[in-house]
Order: sequence, then structure tokens, then C-alpha cells
Amino acid sequence: MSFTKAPGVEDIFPDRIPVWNRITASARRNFELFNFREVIIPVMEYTELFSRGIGDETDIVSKEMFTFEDRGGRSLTLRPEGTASVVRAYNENGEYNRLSVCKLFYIGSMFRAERPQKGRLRQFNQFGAELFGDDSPFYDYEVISMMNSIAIDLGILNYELLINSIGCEECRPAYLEKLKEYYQSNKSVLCEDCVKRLEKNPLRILDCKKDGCKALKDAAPVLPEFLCSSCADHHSSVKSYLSGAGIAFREDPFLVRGLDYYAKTTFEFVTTALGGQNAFAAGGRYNKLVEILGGKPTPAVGFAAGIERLMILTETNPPAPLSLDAFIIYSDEKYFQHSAELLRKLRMEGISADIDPSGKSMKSQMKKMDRENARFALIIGDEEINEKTVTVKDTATREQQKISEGEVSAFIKNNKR
RNA sequence: GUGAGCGUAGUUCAAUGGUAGAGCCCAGGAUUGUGGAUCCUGUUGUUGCGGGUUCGAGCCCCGUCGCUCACCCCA
Repeated sequence: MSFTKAPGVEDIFPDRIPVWNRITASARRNFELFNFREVIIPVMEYTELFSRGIGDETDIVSKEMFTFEDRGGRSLTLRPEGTASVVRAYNENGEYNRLSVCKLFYIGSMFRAERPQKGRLRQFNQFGAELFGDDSPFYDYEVISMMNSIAIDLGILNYELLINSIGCEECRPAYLEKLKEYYQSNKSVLCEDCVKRLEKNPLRILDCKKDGCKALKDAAPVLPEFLCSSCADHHSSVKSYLSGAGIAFREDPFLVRGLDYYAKTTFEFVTTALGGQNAFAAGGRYNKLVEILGGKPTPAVGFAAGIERLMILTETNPPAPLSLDAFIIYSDEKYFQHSAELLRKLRMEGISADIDPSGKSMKSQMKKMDRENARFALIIGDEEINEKTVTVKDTATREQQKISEGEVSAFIKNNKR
């Protein structure tokens, strides 16, 4: 009986781990520069959290969640995104939700029961940040600029930052009315799905790629024109902060998000290098969500980025593969015990080291050493045993020298990569 | 949920319906203590699975499973 992995999940083997690590390290570094602190949240929550938080009508909740019953008959769901969990954790923890501003970030797996394709998995990983407690447009800017720093840090080329404001509960209803009116009068041209969207979520019609619906978009009412003065001010402040920081962006008046909780600022980092997908990070402001999930009214802003998508974008320029500090080679099996003892000491000193215990020829051991990408070969034979030395060979320059046993570890530490 | 393409060695791919092969990888070697180049030798398969047509199927037909890409949607 052999087994295969479930559809849409992935094994990431050592050869790709440096790519992964470069991304998560960059995220952590930048989050810390911006004074965000890591929070580790559970991978499952009561289903209600997501249906309330993300919205029952969204695709994520209505058809993409991995939901199951626990033994007591309560419905649990593998998290399809991080924000709802972070909000729940924030609300539940008085230590943090009484702070005037609370900045958190997370890194972890998310689960959505979609058909897998390039850049889209059923179990995928995101890092994201959430900021609670302040409505200042400066924080919208800060969150966007933090993601921008990570993208630059990772050397991602040819990406574009799209921003928009989708208004607040004061001004959005009026816009939605206009939008409905507009599409109602053109209903005959709309595709089947969009006729449904007209009632449930008219904003989404703007996202439709069908020719008929797309054509209507050009003459559709544009959200920015309907913003109340508070939202308009907020939006222009965000833009001027971005311009002031030299961050290029394009306003996309039709940028709407697939999750219900957003208000005011929305943004997406997009590229054409991801096949059918185009966004590698996205987010926005969500001032009502904390309250919807039972907390005190608290403004918030955040984003999430797809780690696998970032891997696709950065794998063309891979970081150095993992390497080993030392590989021990012995000329005769009778010196294996001695070599193993040296190996043990090196590891205790914090030097990564390995050995081939098979007792095969030196040539064979050298080959193995080469494959392990070792920095130094440590050779032990008759001479070395008699002199209490080790021959240390630099695998890059092929130069070698004898070093007394006591000084080997110090030498390697001083010459590590 | 919908559509298209593809399943042959660890991997990348060959094989007019007529004995399943090559490159790479891997393993060993090219004299006596030394890796990456070169050369030599060697290992590896129920051709995804199950039926059918045929004297004969990796190849044709049907089913099934899986993968990939795209739509939808999204990070």
C-alpha cells in the first residue's frame, strides 16, 4: 500500500527551503522594523467565526471551507484566512485589546477547498499583519509600505500596487444604490452570475471578466466620486503619504475585495508572473470587523501575502543552498571511532558536521562530501593520528593544511561561510 | 463546480500496433590517502489502474484514478 498526498497540498523539500526561509525571514525582519509583534493563532476555529467575520455570501464561506464536526457535535473549520482569528484572539485577550494601538503579525497555513492550480493550493501559507485601535490614514500607509518593503527586499520585479477606497457605511450604501440602478437598467446584458450578484453583492459585478459585464464597467458609476468627506480625506491622505515615501501606486476605482469586512482603503500587489492568479498580497481597512465579532468598536487595518506565490516570484533567483561546515573523511576503518569522536566535539561546538560511516574508499567519501556541499573536508589518516593533527581541506580552493586537533574547531569557526 | 491537456526508470523524455530505450541522477572503477571535468562499467520499470478490440497494445477504444493548466474565486 503506497500513499499519495491529498490534492492541493505540498511537500517542500530541503532544496526549496532556502527560498521559503528568505521570504519568512524578510517578513519577520520588516515586521519588527515596523514594531509589529508575532502572534501564533490556532489553525481551527468555530465555524461561526468565519461565517460572521468573512461573510456568508462570500465564495470562501459558501463553498471553500474545510468544515467538520468535533466529537461534541460543534462545527469547526480549518481557517481559510488569518484576519478573523487574529481579531478573535485580540477580542478575547484584555491584555492586548486595551492598548491604544496593537500591532500583530502572523505566519501560517490557511485552507480553502478550491481546485488547485498554479499559485493556488488547498493548504497554503500566508504571512499577514493586523493593526488595531486607530483610524489614522498613516497606519493604512504604514501597512502598505511594510508590504512594499518586503517586496523590494525580496527583489520582486514588475509588480504594481493598486489602491482604492470602497467607502464606509455612511457613503457606500448610496453608491451601491446607484450601482444597482445602473446595472438594473442594463440587466439584459449581464451574465447569469452577475444577475445574482446584482442582489447579493453588486460590487462584485465590477470584477466580472465576461465581455458584456466588462463593457458595462466603463460607464459604471465610480466609487471615489461618492465618498463622504471623511472617507475622501482619508483616501487622499493615504495617497499623499505613499507619494511622500516615493511608493508608486495606481488608483483602481474598481478594486473591490472578496471579503465582506473591508471599508475605506483597499489595496493589492499584483504581477503578471503568476499565471491565472495576479495578486501576491492584498489587504485594507476593516473598521467594523472587531465589533461584528463581539469586541468594542475598534478601527483596524491589515493585509496578507501568499508565501507560495512569493516563492514562485523569487525562485528564479534562488538563494545559496544550505551547506555544511565540515565533513570528516578517514583513510581506514580503524580510524572511524576517532573520527566519530571528533564529529561529536565539532557538533557540540556549534559546527555543523557529518561523516560517512560506511567505511568505503576515501574517494567515495570525498564524493559524498561534495554532494553535501561541505565547506571543509577534515581528513584523518596515519600521519594525522600520529601527530595528533587533522588535515583541513578547503573544498573551494582545494588547498589543505594540517592543524592540531585542539585548534580545528576554532579554525573552522573563523573561516565559516 | 466547469473546461482542456497529460500519465513510460529517481528525473527529463524516446519508442510507423511487432522483444520498452537514451541523457541526467545514483553506485563502482580509471593501481597503492583526496571531490567537482573526462572516460569506462553497472542498477533501476507490473508503461497510473481496470476492462475491451487484435495473432499481438506503451500506442487504438471505454471506464476509473491522479497530475497540470485555465475558468470561477482568491493570497
